Amino acid sequence: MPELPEVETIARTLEPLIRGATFTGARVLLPRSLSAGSLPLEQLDGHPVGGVTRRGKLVLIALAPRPSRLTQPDDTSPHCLAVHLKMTGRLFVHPGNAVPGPHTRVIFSLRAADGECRQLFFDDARTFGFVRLLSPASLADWAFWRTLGPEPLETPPAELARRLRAHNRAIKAVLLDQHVVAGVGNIYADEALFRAGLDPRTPAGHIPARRAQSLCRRLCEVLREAIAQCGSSIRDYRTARGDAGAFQNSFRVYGRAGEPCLACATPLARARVAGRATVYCPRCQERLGGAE
DNA sequence: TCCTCCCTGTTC
DNA sequence: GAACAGGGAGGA
Repeated sequence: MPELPEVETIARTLEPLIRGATFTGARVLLPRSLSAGSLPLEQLDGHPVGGVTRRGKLVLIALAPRPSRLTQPDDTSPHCLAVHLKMTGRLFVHPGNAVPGPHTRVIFSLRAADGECRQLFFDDARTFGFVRLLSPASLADWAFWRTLGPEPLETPPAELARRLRAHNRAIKAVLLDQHVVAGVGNIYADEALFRAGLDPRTPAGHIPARRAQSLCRRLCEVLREAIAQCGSSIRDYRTARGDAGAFQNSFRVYGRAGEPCLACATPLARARVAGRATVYCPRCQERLGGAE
């Protein structure tokens, strides 16, 4: 369940392992793991890795131009490789002779700057994730990309709050909506709402502007703390180095239904909001507006 | 605006 | 052997 802090950690740990290496091939072991809108992966060949970044929950492997081509890259040339890990996706760098595991879906071959051959494995047990090779043109055509909301850590709280309050759905549903704000998933939505003292079912439009801004600050606070701890490892998530994150030890509500609230000792309640398991403190988290 | 589906490993 | 985990697409 990589969310923003986990994907950020994966990008940061993956980059030094593959930056400067050149793609020499790709093998798709499970066809549905390659997005339907992807350029053919053969077009990767010869492109060096320029860097690894993140946008929302997407890992973006930037491609540098092929060094020895006379033709200039244009709008339809491969530009970046996007990877959505969804629930159980992982990216690991292995030696050139490593054999795929039972959940390996796509294998990228790379030649490192030192001449060594490496393989980048995209593993994904539940096969929800995907890889997608994009040109500047196909990136601009990708509806998901075009409509992705702003990065919470790079957006002023007042602007984020304005976006949240423009909807009347439950605030948790709005936080999870990637069109409103990018990168927030079930864990950090619950944690931010607890810190802000807001009931997850509160209609977003009923939250006063100041409280909505406070929520956005709490959200950024919990995201930064989680990044500092290399994310949260619940089940499958690992950094690109194979290490677990540590922020799962700092959860105040997520996964703690029935346990005492850390602030008031009231047993934490469980609900289903926006189709997602939701944990909250019925005493500390205030429900504003709307019917009971 | 909400629900269902996709998918499979893990837990009860 | 059923329930559960959940991001995003698509449909009611």
